[in-house]
Amino acid sequence: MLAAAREIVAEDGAGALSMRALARRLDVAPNALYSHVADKTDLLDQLLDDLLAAVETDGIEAMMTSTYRTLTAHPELVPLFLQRQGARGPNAVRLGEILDRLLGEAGVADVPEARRVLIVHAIGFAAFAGGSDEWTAASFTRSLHWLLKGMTETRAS
Amino acid sequence: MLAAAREIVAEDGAGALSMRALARRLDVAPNALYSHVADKTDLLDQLLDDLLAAVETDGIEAMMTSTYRTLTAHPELVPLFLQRQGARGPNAVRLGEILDRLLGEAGVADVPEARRVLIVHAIGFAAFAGGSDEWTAASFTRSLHWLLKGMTETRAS
DNA sequence: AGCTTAGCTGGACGGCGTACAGTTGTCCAA
DNA sequence: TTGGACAACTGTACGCCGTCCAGCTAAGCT
Repeated sequence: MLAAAREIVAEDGAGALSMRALARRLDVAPNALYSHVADKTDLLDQLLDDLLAAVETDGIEAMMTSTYRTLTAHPELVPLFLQRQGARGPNAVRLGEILDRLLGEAGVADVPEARRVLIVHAIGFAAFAGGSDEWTAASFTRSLHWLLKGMTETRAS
Repeated sequence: MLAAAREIVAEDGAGALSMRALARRLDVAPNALYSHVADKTDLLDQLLDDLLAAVETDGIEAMMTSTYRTLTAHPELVPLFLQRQGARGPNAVRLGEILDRLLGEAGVADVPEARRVLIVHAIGFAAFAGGSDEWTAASFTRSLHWLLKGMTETRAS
């Protein structure tokens, strides 16, 4: 079911992912989906959290870059991310915890703030990347460095 | 008409802004709206660009902070902003030009990149602010400083 | 007086998410 | 072996949505 949903999104964009379209692809009545999913929101949540399973976690910069790349690899899903203000599933939680630990080890002063800044930055950039523009990756990396530098420099203050 | 649309958004959220709801409030048949607006998208564009008229333009930091505040003052509209990847109307264009000039005067190396970074930052933060959380404003200001510092420091490279 | 045009109406089309009630098939406990 | 629980599904329906078409009316210009 998630696989079919991903196919729809990949082929026709996130806007084409409706319960009815999904049911059509599965050769099933639309309401049959509600035996497997509470809501459309529920479906989207599963879809989004699933994506995050692939994010690498070896270091802060690697983690954020990997998040950014993962999101831009599935541009059609990014609007959903924004709509739901980031994912909330188990993978998202796990990544959050890892990031917190890494930030703490780096001596960042305000860890929750730093986490939120980095997440906003990654998702925001992924959202504006849209197409396959080259400039975005470079801008993302450069501004990520600015942020990281800033948040580690103020560790003493 | 824009006023009525704003009322709906203010009272019941952006999700409640439908052509039909708008028509209902104006005591008019739904299709009558299409004499004044090409699309729902068109309506949203006008709505968004309108918001930007109030943004202050005296300095980069003031500009971005004002943008952030303007957006968070109308949290229900921010999702629309994200959906449409920023506004595209005359006000948005004007602000873009002003920001470019300010960035150039500040000696920033890559002006278009800096502009995009700042816009992503402001809209992204506004999107995640959501409610009236206190932390967000502080985080926004702090990370804005990090970005500004980074982009002006590399003006020589 | 006639023509154009702006602004509207009634009605319709195809789509959406989802609720309710009922059917089927599978599997386990008695 | 039978009975009942339960998961998965269907048919049908409700109330929304954006938008198109054709037609009406009133105001204004020539």
